[in-house]
Amino acid sequence: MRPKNLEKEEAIRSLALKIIAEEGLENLSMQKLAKAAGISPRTIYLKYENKEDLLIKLFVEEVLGAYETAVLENFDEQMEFEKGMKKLWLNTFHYLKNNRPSYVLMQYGKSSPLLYKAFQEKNIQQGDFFSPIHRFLTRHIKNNTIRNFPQDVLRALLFSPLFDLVNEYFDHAQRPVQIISEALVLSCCETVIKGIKNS
Amino acid sequence: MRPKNLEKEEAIRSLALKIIAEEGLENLSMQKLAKAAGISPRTIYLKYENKEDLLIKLFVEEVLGAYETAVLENFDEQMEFEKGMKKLWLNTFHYLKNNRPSYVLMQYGKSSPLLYKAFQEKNIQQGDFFSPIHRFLTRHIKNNTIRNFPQDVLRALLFSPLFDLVNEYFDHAQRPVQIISEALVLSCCETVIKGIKNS
DNA sequence: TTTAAGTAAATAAACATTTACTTATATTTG
DNA sequence: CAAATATAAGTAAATGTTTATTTACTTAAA
Repeated sequence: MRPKNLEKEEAIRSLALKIIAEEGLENLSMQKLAKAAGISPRTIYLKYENKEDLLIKLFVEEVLGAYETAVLENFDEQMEFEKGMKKLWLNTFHYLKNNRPSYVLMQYGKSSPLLYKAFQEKNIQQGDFFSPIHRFLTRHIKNNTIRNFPQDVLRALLFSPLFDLVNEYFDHAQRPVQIISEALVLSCCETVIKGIKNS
Repeated sequence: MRPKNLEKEEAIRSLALKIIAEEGLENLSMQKLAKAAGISPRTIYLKYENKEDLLIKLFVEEVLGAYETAVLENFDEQMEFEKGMKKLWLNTFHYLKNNRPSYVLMQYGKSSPLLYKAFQEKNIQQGDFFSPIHRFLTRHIKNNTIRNFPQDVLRALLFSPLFDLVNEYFDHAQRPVQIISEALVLSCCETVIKGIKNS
């Protein structure tokens, strides 16, 4: 039996993300992807049932999965609040700034009904997506370290500015001066922490 | 000369937004849109040069324009910081929660290269998009009311949580209980204000 | 009567997916 | 141990559909 060429599978994934990042989700076609990867369209269908299946697997496994791993690296839910937050912020910042295609597809996940649905289903199936963060926040609410808000609200308050900063980072990457530095990110993180902390 | 039917133009705009919100930008086609509006595809081309032109005008004029108007209603850049922020937050919240299709297309504006480019070009052409907010923030930095960050960074810190809250609002609209109330939004706004204020 | 607004149907290109075939190699067989 | 075989991996080209856009015509009212 002829063995499968793993490089081709990798090419499919990475080029699909590249096309989406450069030309948009609405401009990704199976034939364009096959051509970019130097393979026959049929080869994509050996691994993926159809286009929808490809997009969802790309989003859930390649993007969300890798993102979760990167964000939680060296994070411990028992950490002190400020230390934990800074770890999460820096992990997210470093991962996303080095993986723009993943960032772009994550952004599409907030717009595209197909991807949005896939994200919610993953959450329901596997319990909470970022459960260590969930427990970290729950503990600090109980400890009275931070204000008491529902989890989803807390995430909006604590992490959404970071995503906008990553976006600014990419914007400035095409300009003469990059203003979004690690120091600035940490400074913003401190601002967010100051807002949510009790006392 | 036969007069143009304004209802048809309105139908094109509102149905395009509706299709995008329900099925995604990637599933909007000119023929589908024409069918939904009960008109010939040609009629769309009387008003718009091509699909790209339609999407950009929809985004810039219909969505961003109306959004800017709604957000700045009864806002005065001379307002005290807390009062101004709360006004901006409530205006945004009320407008978006009643205009989900606009919210969805705005989200697409953060992913789709086509729309993203259109947004940046509008900003460059017309100077700053939300200039009263720009001046409001600049003044409060000078007054030492708030921490000194670049404008784009400041916007990430001050307004991005609100967009996530609107998203949560729509999520909860399909569930038994709506947890995102005006009171909660104001409470989140206060949290953000507390973080950014000096002292 | 003029003319832009509008239509139905056509066009050509691009699309997702399939058909019919070829290739490479792990395993079996002589 | 080498030739034969089986078989999934892979290809090129075709399928039928949908796409954006246009052509050729009709309609309404100033």
